[in-house]
Formats: sequence, C-alpha cells, structure tokens
Amino acid sequence: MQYDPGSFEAKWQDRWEQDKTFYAVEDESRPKFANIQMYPYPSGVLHMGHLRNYTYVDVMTRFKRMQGFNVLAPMGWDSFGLPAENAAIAAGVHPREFIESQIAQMKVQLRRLGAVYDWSRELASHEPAYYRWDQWLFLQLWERGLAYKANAPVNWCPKDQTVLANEQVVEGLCERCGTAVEKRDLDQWFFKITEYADRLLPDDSQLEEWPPRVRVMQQNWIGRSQGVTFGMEISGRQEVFDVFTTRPDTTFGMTFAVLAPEHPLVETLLAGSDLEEAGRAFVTEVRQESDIDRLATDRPKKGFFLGVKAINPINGTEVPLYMADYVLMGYGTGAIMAVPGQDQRDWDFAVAHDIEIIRTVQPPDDFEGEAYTGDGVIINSDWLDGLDKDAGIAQSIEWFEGQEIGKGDVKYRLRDWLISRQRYWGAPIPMISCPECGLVPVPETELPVLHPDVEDYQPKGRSPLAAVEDFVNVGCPSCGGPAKRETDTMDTFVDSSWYFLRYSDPHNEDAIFDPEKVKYWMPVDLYVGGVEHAVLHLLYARFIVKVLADMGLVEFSEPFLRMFTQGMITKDGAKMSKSKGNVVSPDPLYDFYGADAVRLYELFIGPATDDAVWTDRGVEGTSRFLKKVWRLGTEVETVDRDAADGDRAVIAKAHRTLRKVGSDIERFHFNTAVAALMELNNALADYVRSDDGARNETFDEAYGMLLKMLAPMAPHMSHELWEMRGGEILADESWPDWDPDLVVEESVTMVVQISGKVRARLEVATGISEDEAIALALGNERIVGLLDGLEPKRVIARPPKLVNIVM
RNA sequence: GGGCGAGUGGCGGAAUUGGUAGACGCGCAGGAUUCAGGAUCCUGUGAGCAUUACGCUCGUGGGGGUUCAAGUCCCCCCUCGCCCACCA
Repeated sequence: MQYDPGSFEAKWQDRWEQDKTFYAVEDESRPKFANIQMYPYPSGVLHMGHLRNYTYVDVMTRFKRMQGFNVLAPMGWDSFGLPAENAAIAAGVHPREFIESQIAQMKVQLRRLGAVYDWSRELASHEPAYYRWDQWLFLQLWERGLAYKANAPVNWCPKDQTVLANEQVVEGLCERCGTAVEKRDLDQWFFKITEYADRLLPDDSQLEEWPPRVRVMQQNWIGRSQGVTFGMEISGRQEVFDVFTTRPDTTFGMTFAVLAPEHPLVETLLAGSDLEEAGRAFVTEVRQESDIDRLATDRPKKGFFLGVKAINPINGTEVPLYMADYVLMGYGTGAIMAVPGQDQRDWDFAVAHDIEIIRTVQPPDDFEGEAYTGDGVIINSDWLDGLDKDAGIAQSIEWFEGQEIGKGDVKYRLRDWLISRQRYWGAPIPMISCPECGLVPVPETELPVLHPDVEDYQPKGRSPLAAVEDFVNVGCPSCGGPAKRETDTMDTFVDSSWYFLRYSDPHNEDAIFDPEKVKYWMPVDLYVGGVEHAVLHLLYARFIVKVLADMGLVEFSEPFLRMFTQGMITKDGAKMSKSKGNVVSPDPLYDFYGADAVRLYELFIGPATDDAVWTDRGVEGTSRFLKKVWRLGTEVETVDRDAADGDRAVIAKAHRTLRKVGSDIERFHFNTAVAALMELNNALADYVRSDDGARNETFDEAYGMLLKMLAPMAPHMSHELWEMRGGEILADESWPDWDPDLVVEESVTMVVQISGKVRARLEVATGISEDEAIALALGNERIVGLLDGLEPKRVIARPPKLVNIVM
C-alpha cells in the first residue's frame, strides 16, 4: 500500500480540532506545561523560515502531552503596531481588514502543517477586549509613578513618522525600516524601566535555562557601571557640576573636565560671555550631527573651551573646562573628569587640544603613545601611590565619601522605555490633558478607550487620532471642564509584554486575568522565539512581570523559565524573507510530499539553534524515510515463532532509541532525534529481512514504539498507521519508558591500540573486567604478531571500550 | 576597541566524562528491477598507497604543547558569525 499523505492528513487535522485534543483546562492532578511561542504579527503568507519555529513548538506540545503534562498550547496575534500597520499600508488596505484576513490565512497554513493549538484561548492585541487591559496596565504604571510624560531628545524615524524606543534603533537606524533616525525634542510618554535596571540584570539563578547569549545581550544593554559621583566647583563662580567616574583611583591624573554640549550649565556659562556666539554655534553644530556620525569612534573629537577652570577636589588643581561631542548628556551626569593617561578618548582629546597628560598608573615598559587602561601600580597620586587599581578605587571612594564631596554610585546604560507612537494602529494611551487639572487618567470604569476607525490613517508626523474631533474633545474626568485626549498610541511592545499571561484567562472581562488561573499556568515553562527580541520584547516582558509581581498580581518575577532561540533558515546566502525574494512556500511541498515530510526536514535540517540553508533535496530524504516506515507498517508479513537473539536485539535497539529520542527532544536536538529514528527504522528493516523473519510480538512492539516516537514529529502518518493497526488516538498514548535492563548492550566492540593506533577490534561482553580485557588483547593473534615478542612498556585498559598497549 | 560563539568529507551535519572521527541524511558511483523514465531495493563512498593482506600512511582552519590517547584540554595565530561600542 502506497504512502499517500494527501489521503489522510486533512482527516487528522480535523480530528484533533473537533475532538479538542489539545485544548487545556486547569487540572491539579497533572503537572502543567505552558509551551508558548512568541506570538507572530500577522504577516500572511508563511514560509519555511517561519515554519521551523512552529514545528519545534508543535513537537514539544505533542511530546509533553504524551509525557503526561497538562500542556497549554495557545496562539495569538501581535496585530497592533508598526509591523502590521506598515504591511497594511503597503498592501493598500485598512489595517483592521488587512490583519483580519492575514490571520485567517495563517490559521489555514498552521493547520496544514499539523500544528495544534488550544484555539479557545486565541487572542489578538488589536481587539478592544485585549487592549483594554493594555490601557489598564498603563494606568497602574501611572499610579505607581512608573509612567510619565516628559520632553526629551528622542529618536524620530522620518520614514515611519514616529518616535522609537532606544531598543528599536539599531546602529542609528530604524529597526523596522532601516532609515537613519533623527534626534528631536518632543513631549513623550515613558515607562520607567530604569527603576528596575538592577532587578533586570540577568540573574543566573533564575535564568539558568536561557541561552547565555541572550543573557549577555541583556546584560550589555542594561550596562551597569559602578563608580563615584562627585561635585566639581568652577573657579571664581558659584556653579557646581557633578561628574561620574568608574576610575576614582585616577583622579590625580585629571588634566581637564568636559561637559556634554546639551549640559544645562553650558548655556549658563556662555550667557553674556565673550564666547557666547561661538559656543552656541558649536552646540548647534554638534546637535545637528546624526547619531551615526556621533557614534563613530574613529573621527576626531570636537571640543570647545568654555573659558573657565574647574577645580579637581582631590588636589585643588585648576583644570580647563571644555564641552565636547564625545560626552553624552544621556549617560551618567553628562559631565566627566578627563584623565588622558588612563582613558583613550581623553587621550585623543588631550593630544588634539594640546593638554597635559599625567599617567597615574605605571604602564609596562615600552608602553607609550596611548592611554594605559590596564592594572598597575599607582603613581603621581600622592597618598594613592603604590596601590593597585582595586585598592586605589576602594581608598579613593572612602576619601570622597569622608570629605563629603562624592559618593559611591551606580549608573546604567539602559534608558527609560519610550512607549508613545505618533501612529494610528495601536492602543490609545488612556490619558486626558485638562487645562485646569493637568494630566488626568481615564477612570478604569471608562476603559477601553476605543480606538476610532478613521479614513485617513497614513502616518504624517502626528497621530492620525488627533484629527478625530469627537475622540479628542472630552470632559475632564476630574473637573468636568473641556479637555483633550492623548492621541498618541502605545508601542506594540506594550501589547506583547504581558499577552502570555492572558492565555491563562483570555476571556476575562472584569480583570486583566484571574490571579488563580495565572498561578496555575504561569510562568511560561518553555518560550520559543527569535534572538532578535533579546533586548526588546524579552526585556520589556521581564520588566512588566516584575511590576505585576510588585502589585501582587503574580507570584513570580521572571515570566519565562526556559527560553529557546531558534536559528534562521537561509537561502541564497540570506535570511528567507519576502523582501529578499527567496522564500520557499510550504504549499507545493505539502502537496507533493505531505506535511510530515516537511516537518521532519525542518527538524532534521541541522541543530535547532543554528542557521540552516534550505535545500529542496532535504525534504526528499525525509520523505523517503517516511515511505519506508509506511511500507514496514503496511506490507510486512510477520510470523509466529519463538523469540531469538535477533528479537532481543531489535527490542533493545528500540529502547536505546527511546532513551535517545526522549532526551534529544527535551534538549531541542531534533536533528539527532530524527537520525536515531532513521537508524531504528533501518534496524527494523534488516530484522524483517533476516532469515528467521519478523516475529509477531517483536515486530509489533518495536514498530509500535517507533510510531509513538514519531507521533510528535510526523503526527499525521503515525496517527494513521496507529489506527490502521488497531489503535485509538495515538496522541492519547503515553510516551513509553525505556527499560534500563534492555538499553544495556550485551556486547560491544573493544578496540586494541598499540601506542594509540587501532590495531584490532574485538567483540567483548559489556561487563568484561580489566584483567580479562588485557588478557584478550594480548592474546589476540594479530596483536601477538605485531608485538613480535617485545615487552609492552605499559598497558592501559578502559574496559569494555579500549585497551592501549604502549611500546 | 571590548565580549561571546564557531571552523569536521563534494554538501547538511554526528561524536556524555579526552578513548573506534565522519552516525544519520543529501549527492555521487556500480548493480538489481523496468520497454523506458520515475520510483524502489542492494553495494560502495574522507584522502593517498596498496588490493598479497578489510593492510599501511595521512586526516577535524594553521602552528605549538599536555597525555598511553586530543575534534574534545592548554598557549599562539588565521578566518567567519553575533552582541556591545566615544557609556566616562
């Protein structure tokens, strides 16, 4: 009987859905397993790059369920936000219409893959029933002082016509469209993620099942630096400014100080001075530089002498005060003490402006021409002389604190999360601006603030919602007077920072979720998605969950226990994507090979963490494998006879395969799991062909195990075969346990080496002793011949694997 | 500039704690079946030398080292990928 996946795949897809096989309800009798993938934005047509991800998650859903877990396998849609809106605009369709048809399309495609979900928990972030709770969450942050509006220099994407969060600017370019980002001073809404900076530092004890790479990326992004902040006076004036340094041990080497051009003191110092005009021109010049230019490290450092001297508090020396483009207002205090002897940037500046350089750490011999940043003995530093770096830092901090000039301090690279967007397709920010009362939150009872339908949703630099008069004009909730709504919408990353919690209780109309249901299902046991979200979504979600934990709504502070980031599928040297024109659609492959062969190749293509190159031939290989399995299951004639050695061997092979496949799936080593199943299938085929023929019980047992192991990976075929062979629903079978007695090999090949080179291979019993192994090796005919009567210097035995005779 | 990861046949890739390098698959070659093609099955397939001996030599980016034994551990170098980067 021929393998014809087209004849049964749709049948099983219907069955799983109609029987609600993978729908989940709370059940205290079983351990839960929340198996969640990053919800996709509705891009419409899926290609093999997307399907890799869905296949992995589906395998885990099916595998964990067979293992007895109460598996939560939900799906939702990141349907608000820039990606969805831009795609809609490109398609020339209203975003709502666009994403709803895309969602419908994607559901069909997921179904054809055989991916199973609990569709009763489906959610989409553009639905009022969902974004209502975005708005509620915003109000909670507002109440806690974690949401605020401020005028600040922000990133503006001229193409997308909106501001962006720091995390959404990659090397000075818009993360979405690649346009160079500009700086603008604007009133914008922020979430105070910096208040959680320390708690967001990856804690190895809680994130131990995260890819180390992602932890490092978050750590870099948060950028914690420990040091000292101290005040500096300006000679002959009243003003004082703070500087932050991580190297207080080098303070004696300060030969100048620098303010960021945006530093408020700059204007104070310039006002009315001879330098006023030239100084302002310098500030303007620096501010006009793009981020890309300003971030380039290899260009000369621009500076401007402010005409005054600052006083180094550690020795009373007066040093010239500059402003320079290499000092950033957004980090630390926006002002630095410059120590060219130990800092390369300061060195470059000092050389360019002919400023004295004093080394305060003894560099190694013949080290010259650059700053020495390494450790060494402190010199030219009065009472710090002779100490090393760490002791110098400790003693100088003590001195600063003792003199009450400065104190130990910690600074972060992380900035607050800019969450307002001047775009149409997002959740309205539930705030009202009243001329009398100022910023007033929309009362919770009036949520959701409905997102109005408009004709003209094109981005034009201010929110399209601002043009909707009956949306904008409202009564102030506080005084009743005329007031205006906030018209900016929320960053889509707000939507995605908590949606996984909502899966626990997706239809709740009275609360963001029932804490009891979240307590049962959450945190997420396995979270699967792309590494591109390492410092975006994954950081934001961790932040929001910590806020919810502080509110007492959840009992955990980390949302994702285990994180898996899959590699990309590439073709013709590039990531598979519509814009690159190198997508491979699954549909023709489903038609020709069936979904199972496609799934299996996605699993077999290479290590799940690595990028992999797509080749159509690969599906041919997994398809052949499935045909062989099919033929074994449908054409083999078994015989009734007594068990023999071959029977035990084939059962043992099945148990060893079971042990390997189980642990491989657990570790996302799908490629080797598939290889192990191929080996088992080959072993079964050999067994069937053997002289004795296949014995009924043996074949049924081993083949049944093969089908169960295939059930998560090639579900359609394995279910069909299981049913044909008289079984019920294969998904409801439990994952078998491997038998420790059976997985032990009875005999193994032992190699005999002479001086490390393999000279003989012997079959030996697994339990062979060291003495027996040596005796056997030395007695071997070939070995005897090669030794030619010479005495071995040493014999090393590692039974049962190896004996090495050292000559 | 700093940090992290990787480099294995023609190709994708295997290889707990150092212990048979190349599992599994693709491709390729030969054979069987077939009118033919396709499909399927069998055999072979790291390189070189041999083929009297399934025997020898070399072989996991390059060089050195530790060890009875190194893809695996240590040092230096090369190449590629990723992250951060005028963050004080």
